Amino acid sequence: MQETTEDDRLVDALGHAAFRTMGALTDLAADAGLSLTQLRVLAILRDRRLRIGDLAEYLGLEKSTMTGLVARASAKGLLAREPDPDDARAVEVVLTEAGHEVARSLEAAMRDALLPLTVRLPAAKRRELRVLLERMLR
Amino acid sequence: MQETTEDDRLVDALGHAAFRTMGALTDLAADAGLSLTQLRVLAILRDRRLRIGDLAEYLGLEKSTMTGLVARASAKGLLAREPDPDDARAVEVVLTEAGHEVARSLEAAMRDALLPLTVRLPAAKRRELRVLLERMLR
DNA sequence: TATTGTTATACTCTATAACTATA
DNA sequence: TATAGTTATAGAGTATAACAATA
Repeated sequence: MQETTEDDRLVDALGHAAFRTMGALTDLAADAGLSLTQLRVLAILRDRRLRIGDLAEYLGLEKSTMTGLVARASAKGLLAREPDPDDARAVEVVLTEAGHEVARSLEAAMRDALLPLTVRLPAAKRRELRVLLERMLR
Repeated sequence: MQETTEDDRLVDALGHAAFRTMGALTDLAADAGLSLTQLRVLAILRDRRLRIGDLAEYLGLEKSTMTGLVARASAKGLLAREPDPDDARAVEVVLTEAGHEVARSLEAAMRDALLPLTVRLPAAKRRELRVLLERMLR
């Protein structure tokens, strides 16, 4: 019989926080008619243009998966495929103006969805949490 | 033009931590031939038996989705469907012995996968993080 | 030859709607 | 009538393998 260690509790808390956060993000994306992955794609492309392969690597997905994701988001008018002038094999993906608008509203929706998860923490504790998470992620 | 507020940074950190955590959990589940949802099902059933509908509600899924998830996990021998003696319409889902074994090894794998995410924090800070997360989740 | 991306295929996850059996 | 669960159907996300075009 094992006792519950500090590490177990940390892992448990990390997992639960992640599921709760992802749940909120999934709902918010669904409200916009998007999947969590499409949400990530829009967020990533807000400040850069990436090739299909780089996008796939960034998300930890196969290139063939990326082809489909980009096709569906393109069909919705959220992003566009542009030829890479330096490499005729490559395709660069960029947000359209509509994509930027959706990304902006999604950012606001994320705030509205995630901030309530922290209501049990007073402002000072929220700040401590933010500092710890940033340090962990750095 | 907006400035980045404390709230924005907190939301950003929460989101990034969640994606990184879920990424690790997804990989770990995939190594065991399972999806993230199947991982959750096993974790939930470790200490209880639930009806299809209750499982679905717990996970935020439709009952029809649950039917398929349970069918596939049953086919793998990880869980079993049992008739509810008090209600002939209902089905209770329980882990098999094999399911318990997989759940145990998954718990260990979660520790091994998530703890490294916190390496940038010294022990005292990890503890602070755990306390803050538990309070947030309570 | 190696790389970039697509296509074909198959499976899982998910929801909606219609249905069966039981309460 | 209402509830528990299943089935049928459809679409998205995902991977693997084979492929075409370009480097």
